[in-house]
Amino acid sequence: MHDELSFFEKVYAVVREIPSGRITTYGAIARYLAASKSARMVGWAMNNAHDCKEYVPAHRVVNRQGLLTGKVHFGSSDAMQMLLEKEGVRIEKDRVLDFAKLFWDPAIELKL
DNA sequence: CGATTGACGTACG
DNA sequence: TCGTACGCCAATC
Repeated sequence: MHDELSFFEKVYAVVREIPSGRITTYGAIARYLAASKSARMVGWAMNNAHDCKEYVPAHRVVNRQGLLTGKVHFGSSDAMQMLLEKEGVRIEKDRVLDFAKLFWDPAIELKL
């Protein structure tokens, strides 16, 4: 057993803290967890997120360019975009508009 | 058990 | 601006 939350579980915890209509990046989460070198692991965590018992709003996590790179993992190609647009996030060509404006950095918003 | 892959990001030319 | 190379590390082949 792990005394502390595993890396994946930490990622899930952060992602769940993302407010509706806001977004963040894999790198930002990785950096917040002091694992900036493992941004890829955040992606893997999201892939594993389906295993997670609780819901993980993975659609609010995009890459550094604001691209919905993970949309293909939502079953439908437009599912991720639809979820975001439903929260008021404008998207064009799989890219989040006002990305910098909607960016939710855990290192700042969630800093302790 | 070694090689490949991947929902990333930075560095370099 | 664009393409290529590399690091990172778990999971998969």
